Amino acid sequence: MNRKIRVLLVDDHQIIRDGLSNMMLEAGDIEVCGCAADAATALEMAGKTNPDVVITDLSMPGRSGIDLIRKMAEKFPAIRVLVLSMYVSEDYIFNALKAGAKGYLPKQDTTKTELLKAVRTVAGGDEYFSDTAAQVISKLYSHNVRSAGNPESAARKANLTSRETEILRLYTEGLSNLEIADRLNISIRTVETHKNNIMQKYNFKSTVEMVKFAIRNKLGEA
Amino acid sequence: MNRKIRVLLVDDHQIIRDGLSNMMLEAGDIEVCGCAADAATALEMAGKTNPDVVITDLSMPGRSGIDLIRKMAEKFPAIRVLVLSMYVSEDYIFNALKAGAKGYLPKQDTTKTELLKAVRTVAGGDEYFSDTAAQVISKLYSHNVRSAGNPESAARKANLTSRETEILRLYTEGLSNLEIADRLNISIRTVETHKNNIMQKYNFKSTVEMVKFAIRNKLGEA
DNA sequence: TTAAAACTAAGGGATTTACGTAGGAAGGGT
DNA sequence: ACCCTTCCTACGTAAATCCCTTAGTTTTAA
Repeated sequence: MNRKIRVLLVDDHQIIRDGLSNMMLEAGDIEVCGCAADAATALEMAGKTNPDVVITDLSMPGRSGIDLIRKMAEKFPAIRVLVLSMYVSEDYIFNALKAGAKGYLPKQDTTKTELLKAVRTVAGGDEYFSDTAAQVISKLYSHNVRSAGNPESAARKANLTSRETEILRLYTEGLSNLEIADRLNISIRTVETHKNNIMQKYNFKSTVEMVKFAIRNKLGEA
Repeated sequence: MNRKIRVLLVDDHQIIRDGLSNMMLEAGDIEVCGCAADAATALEMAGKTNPDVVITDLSMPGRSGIDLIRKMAEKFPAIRVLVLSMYVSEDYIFNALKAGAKGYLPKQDTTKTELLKAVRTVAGGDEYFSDTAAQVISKLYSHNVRSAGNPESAARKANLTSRETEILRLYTEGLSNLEIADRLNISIRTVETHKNNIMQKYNFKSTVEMVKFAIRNKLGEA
């Protein structure tokens, strides 16, 4: 009944893309909306194909996968990035997390079942980490390495100006453009402009998407 | 900086309304948008004055306070009801909770400080219960008395038809009227009408409010 | 001090929503 | 059979928002 989960696959090996693609198709509730072999293509595809989840490797030609995650989180905050990597070192996991990844799976020991479960989990808005990744993360937590603020919210809030943030919050209260304008004693045109800028910065496709983002990032009331 | 919390006071004793009103005014961040001495007036005022929180007694002339809570939750799900009652029996607390109350304070031993804290808490979307009320509630929980479904969601979902629920879910996905119409192969006019009906049933004042409601009630994604 | 970023505002047509009204089908009850 | 209610469907007009562009003013950072 529900809409299928749209997945964008990013990996520089064709055979892996095909293998993953196949798995997704078999799952039934998942749909592969695109594949990319490098970060630039991935970002382009993300804008065009509107995926729910991006599954990406970290080692790719050109810019690093971490960079891709960061850009993805900035430009398309509604998309959840799931890392499927051969690396299991603290460094990679930590950086992926900091860049905004919503899940981390090592290629070494991730089963098809687990991958599908992870896709569904992150698509549902939660995070998913393999046992090994989770261990690393908890170690990082206990060492307070992430103390300098939540990586995700930092990455996601960074681009908004204070005025934009304020206006976004008013949208989450359910106010109309005119009501916001009156509240702030500015022209409705200005409000529209600010909103437009917010929508563009994050590639939101609708007001609802924008509001959901704000709520997730605690900018407004739940 | 933030907008004041709007409170509607419901109690059949003038002196109590005045006393409470005074307390709210002193608080600075709270605003009394209206008072009512009975359930009917309270409901009318709720529709007109758009409060964030309703503070109500349970014993009132005419219909019971429990009934008021239920109606309030149905017609204005965005409004949080805080019960301030002389009763501390299981029965009253349980029924108030089942009807959709977001907080419960006994008149006997609630201080001004605690009342203000409770108002701010429920206004912020959380629940607030006095220690005595909380004890009763936990007892009820442990006895599994509330096992027959979450009272709030039951009360709040009841009025929507299946078609309306379906459409509401699509709104939470960020789809426009036209997109929903295409998805369901019906006219955009029909979608608009359904949405209108949803908005009227719950007295939503904006699409955003509707979507937030749906998310809170797990009708759509977070 | 100069360039960049942020805030403000507007034009103006295209698109989307809001809102009151209304017909037809299905189901229940008498 | 008949009425009554609920639900799903749909339209017309008025209002609001979207979208893309341009641009003046202020604030901030280099």
